[in-house]
Amino acid sequence: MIKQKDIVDKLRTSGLRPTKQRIKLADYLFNRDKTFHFNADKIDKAINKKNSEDKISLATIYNTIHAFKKAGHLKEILLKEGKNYFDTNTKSHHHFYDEKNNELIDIEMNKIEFKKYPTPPKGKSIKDVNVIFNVDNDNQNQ
Amino acid sequence: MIKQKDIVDKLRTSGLRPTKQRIKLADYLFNRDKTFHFNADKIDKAINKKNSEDKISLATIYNTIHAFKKAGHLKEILLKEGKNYFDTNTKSHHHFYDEKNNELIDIEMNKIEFKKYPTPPKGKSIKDVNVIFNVDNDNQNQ
DNA sequence: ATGACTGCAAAGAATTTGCAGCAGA
DNA sequence: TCTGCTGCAAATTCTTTGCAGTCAT
Repeated sequence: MIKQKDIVDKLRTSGLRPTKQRIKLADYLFNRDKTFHFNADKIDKAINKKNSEDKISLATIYNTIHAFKKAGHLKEILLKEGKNYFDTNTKSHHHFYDEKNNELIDIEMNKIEFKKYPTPPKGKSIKDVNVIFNVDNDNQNQ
Repeated sequence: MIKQKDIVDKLRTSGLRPTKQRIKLADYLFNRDKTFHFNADKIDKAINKKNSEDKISLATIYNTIHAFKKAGHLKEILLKEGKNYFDTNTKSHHHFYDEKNNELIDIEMNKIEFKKYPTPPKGKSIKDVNVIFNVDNDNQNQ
């Protein structure tokens, strides 16, 4: 259990004013044992459920999530919902992704081999594997 | 070079009527040597550039892409644009993703090891790796 | 006090849907 | 002819933005 003071410190250290809204969100997001996956809507529903006071506007939720992400407290995940992107190569394969140039390059299946596979959650089995190597130009500073 | 007839056959086999629009799109998408990555907007711009006749409406482009995907001629790719999804775990790690239940489960970094790494495109270097194992319930028929 | 933050509502971007008219079988 | 398909426009969904009022420092 993280103390209120720690949350305030975390915000301050990140150059973020510890406002009521940010504290509440930080507490909700980071004060847990396990990793938490979410999107803006999930937070909105959780924080702004009917009989809760101190509701936080959606715009602020978005602002805050982005601020937290910029500060390195959150990571964005690759999922396929939303903006659709398609591939005419329907064989199982992987990709290099260059975010800066928005470039996607195929990797043939046999170019990658796993030495160690994770065990899937019980009751489930692996259907497909998708590997994305994020790449960057060599001369990129950072 | 695929012949017109083959395209028509491909559509017919998939239970899709070979309409003028679908033939044009199929020709554009599949009549190439290399894999092609795209989204609806890219197709719209390419097919409907100003002096082209037989323009195809965006709605039809979407319909057709989805029809092709359902028929197994296209694959959807995981990218991070669009609907944002975040993770409070900022350490590098991977995921199991259960599309049916929209469930995301973390995989610790050390549960996965590569035996063979691909060589990045020249001038670029690998910055980050993201592995997503798509999982499904065991008793799923299909 | 002053600059940053919040929240509303409006704008935007991407995708989907309803439906009348058209076209492939 | 008879469904399925197309294309328009309207509707939806998700996210961002502008700006006036509020709050942290």
